[in-house]
Amino acid sequence: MLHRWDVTTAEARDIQNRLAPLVVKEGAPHDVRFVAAADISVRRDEPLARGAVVVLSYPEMEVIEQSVIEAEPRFPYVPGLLSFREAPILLRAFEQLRRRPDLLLVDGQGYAHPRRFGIACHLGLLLDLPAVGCAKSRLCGQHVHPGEAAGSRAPLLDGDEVIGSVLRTRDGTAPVYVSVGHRVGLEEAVEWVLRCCRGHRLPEPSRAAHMAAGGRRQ
DNA sequence: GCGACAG
DNA sequence: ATCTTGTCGC
Repeated sequence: MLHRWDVTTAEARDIQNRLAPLVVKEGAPHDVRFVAAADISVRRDEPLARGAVVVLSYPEMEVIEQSVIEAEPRFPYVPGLLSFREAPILLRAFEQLRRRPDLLLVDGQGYAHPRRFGIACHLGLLLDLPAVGCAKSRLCGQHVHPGEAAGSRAPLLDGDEVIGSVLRTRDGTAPVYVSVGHRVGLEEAVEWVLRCCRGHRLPEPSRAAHMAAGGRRQ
């Protein structure tokens, strides 16, 4: 392990600043046969959260394997520090996985983060897997509205820097926020999200992980 | 000081 | 994230 998880919010930010330079912001996963997604659900009045990692075949997009685990969150939800709440649980779910995926989709930001180290970067780096961040809403950055047609996109900007892509994955629905996680370039990340969306707003692996974690429909 | 703020 | 009913549209 590169660092501890029982840290203060100040220590968590230090860790993010230290690890951010290690993220590989380019690359194209090749010979992709298995795409995984990870998600967590915490229900009100329940002490345990449920984390799930689901592996789907590509391009069939059929569930091949899933790992579900229950654990008590040890860190509060703090914007910008999501991985310190969710990653320890998701990493345990990954340990139970038989098959190592070729690509990981994460429900949250990657590079599109105040310190350029969202949960997709964190998981991708610790697991040394190609990873993509695909969030349902914005954490930071500015953008114009992407075109209305599926496939339309607008750059997510922090000043002059492009930190992600605001991507319309389906006509008539809100766009998703795609950013680099690890070892996958932004354009490739957008392409993989589109390839995994089968008529829904979110990629199939993300939907499967959300369901496996016990989350409600979108 | 004020507003914003992944899940 | 979660809580919650009905409702609109393919």
